[in-house]
Amino acid sequence: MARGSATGSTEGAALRRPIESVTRERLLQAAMDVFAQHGYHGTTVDDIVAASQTSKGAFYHYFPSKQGIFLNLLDRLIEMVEAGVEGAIEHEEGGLAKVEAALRVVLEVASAHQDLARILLIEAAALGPEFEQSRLGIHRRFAALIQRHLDRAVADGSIPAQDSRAAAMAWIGAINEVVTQDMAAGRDLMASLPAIRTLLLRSVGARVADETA
Amino acid sequence: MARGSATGSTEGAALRRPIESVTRERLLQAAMDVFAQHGYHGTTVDDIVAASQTSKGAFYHYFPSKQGIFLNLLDRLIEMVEAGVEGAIEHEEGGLAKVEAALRVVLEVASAHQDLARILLIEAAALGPEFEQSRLGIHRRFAALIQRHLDRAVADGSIPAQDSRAAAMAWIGAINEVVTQDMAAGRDLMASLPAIRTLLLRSVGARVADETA
DNA sequence: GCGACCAGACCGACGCGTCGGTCTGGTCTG
DNA sequence: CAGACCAGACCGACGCGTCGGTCTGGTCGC
Repeated sequence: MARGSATGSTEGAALRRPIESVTRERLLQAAMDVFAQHGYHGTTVDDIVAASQTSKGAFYHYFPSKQGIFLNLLDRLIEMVEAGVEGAIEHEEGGLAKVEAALRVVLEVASAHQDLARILLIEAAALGPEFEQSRLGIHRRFAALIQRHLDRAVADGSIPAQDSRAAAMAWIGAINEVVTQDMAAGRDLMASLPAIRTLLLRSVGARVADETA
Repeated sequence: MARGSATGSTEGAALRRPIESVTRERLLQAAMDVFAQHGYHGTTVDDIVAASQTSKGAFYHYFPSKQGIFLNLLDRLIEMVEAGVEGAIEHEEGGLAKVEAALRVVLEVASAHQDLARILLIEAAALGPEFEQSRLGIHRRFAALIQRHLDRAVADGSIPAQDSRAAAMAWIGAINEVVTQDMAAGRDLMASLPAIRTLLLRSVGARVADETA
């Protein structure tokens, strides 16, 4: 059944990273689906195996454990989002514009891939204290990204000097919450964009035109 | 062993609600400790039983299931926090002042009872999709509280008209994140108060004096 | 002696990870 | 080029610990 054999295949994947193995890819994809649908604890390895049309053996051939494939998935998602954000940001001029672009991209990505967003935002938090560190790490990673650009905005005078670390944290939290609630309520994420845009920008002291009545 | 017997005892509890049974109370307390420490999925009924110095029989006499005691715990915590907030709020004059008071109280409570905060903010999210509703419900409940006062602030002209629903959501998210991260980093929660205070108030268009350099 | 209350042995399902085994495709040799 | 040989991807039944929940047998107050 067309099994990929070599690890060092020549064909490129959708996003840079070469496909190491079709089976491995199938497992990852299935895991993503199932985790998104049933949550970490609600998902069994057998579920993933079934959804991937592979086998238990294949699973443990490629991944050390259920936890292992999950962390793997997390990393992959983070990288994708970060790459998307960085890419969208570099075309913008000025700290504030970059920050705005990042905000828009994050919302767009979350909106387009709700299952991914669910994993990153919800399921990653559902791992229990042992893994809490990994979740906090993710948040901090994004916060650092935002903080960097906020600091730049401060430097170029777009916004007043302030505790950008706290601001970045608050932003992450706010975005997280809005996305989560909107998703749960079946609302269109992009519809919330103007509101949070205003909210967030104002929070750091940027001058914004009111868009809300 | 000094067992409380009657369900309708006359003695008052710490906070209004009468203690229905000492054993029941012990179980609840133990559950709180253990859940806070190990998370929902990381906690076994036997853990709770052991920590409570009671027995499996007692546990299932008072609670229908592990899930049952957890939900019970959640309700109790929410009510406590809400009561605290409402109490602190009623003494304040003006929408904005009330909102500020609420913010301070939430931070204080979270700071003083980190274990509780952990359960409300983190563990409640760690239940998986089935319980997601309950978590969202909690957040919405608090959001509604905030929104109410924001609307009042709008009415009395302290802040401009805006999408207060979105604002309330964003606030919850921001607070949640700051508390979570601070707790994880071992930072003093109250130290973050000025920063988020400024951030949040500014976000809704309130005029604030800069406290940060 | 009845019923509320509790102790703790026990049950059974469930799910992770293992392990012996198969199958495919490549390589080496005569 | 046929056939022996091999690497390692892949399969799936099963072992075995874990854990929520049950059940029987008290004990104590009324």
